Amino acid sequence: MPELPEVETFVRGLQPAVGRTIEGADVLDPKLALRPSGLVGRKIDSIERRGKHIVFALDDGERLIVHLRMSGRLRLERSREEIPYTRLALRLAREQAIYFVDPRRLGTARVCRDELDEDLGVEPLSAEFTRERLAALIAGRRTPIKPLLMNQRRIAGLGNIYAAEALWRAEIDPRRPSSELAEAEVTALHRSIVAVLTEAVGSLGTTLGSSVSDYRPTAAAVGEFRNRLRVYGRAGEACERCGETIERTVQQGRSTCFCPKCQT
DNA sequence: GATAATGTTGGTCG
DNA sequence: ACGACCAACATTAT
Repeated sequence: MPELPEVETFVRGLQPAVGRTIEGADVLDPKLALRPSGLVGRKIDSIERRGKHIVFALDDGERLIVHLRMSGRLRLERSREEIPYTRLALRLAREQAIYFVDPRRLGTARVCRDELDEDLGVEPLSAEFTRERLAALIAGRRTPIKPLLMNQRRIAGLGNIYAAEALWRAEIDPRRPSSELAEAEVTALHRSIVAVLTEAVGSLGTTLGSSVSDYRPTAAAVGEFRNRLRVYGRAGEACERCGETIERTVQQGRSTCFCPKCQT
């Protein structure tokens, strides 16, 4: 469910919990293999995003690292008796709690001391993500460009939605072998990635549905980027740039939507 | 019932 | 080492 903009939105929503102490921890899903004793009594020193990971730095030097995978949500809310599909609740004072809600239960949460997310690639919204950096990641690789963009060891945070949207903006066919992109295309792709992620963060991410398993930045609001999707989920509709019908194909087991006329 | 879903990992086979 | 392809994980929605 969440890619970089959605995770970033969750992290921003959690900031009021920084500096506060975890007074109780309910590990409701044994699959998480978390011990409440490692969490209770700890003060939260910071909550940050790295790629699609959410990192809570605790005051004893440990870190709680959460990954939401497909259907996870992580929000600071008023304590309630029951939120469906809650796998973990971190209770704070003032009747607030951080809820990890995850219907499909594919998400992960672990406590560890090391800072290694070391397999993660460059942050696409950092100053390090330059056009040249992208060119270096692409150089010499014949793998299709869209799966390359989704590889977290190269760029950390792009997923199926925003990879497809960036390629539409850059007018590049997602099936193109990466190393065949021209200089100007790499430049356009770099700009498109930064633009689409920046806009999506500003829109609080993308909410696709209204069921319990759908992303919402807060209990009340929805992510508004859905209105700006140009290809994702639009197979069969007209391309807003050229009018051609958007097509859907499958790459590495994931659906890819693209315009066969203006993405070349 | 079949299919697909915002993600990742681990395996196989070339 | 690289890349392509699958299965698996688990559950909901259409």
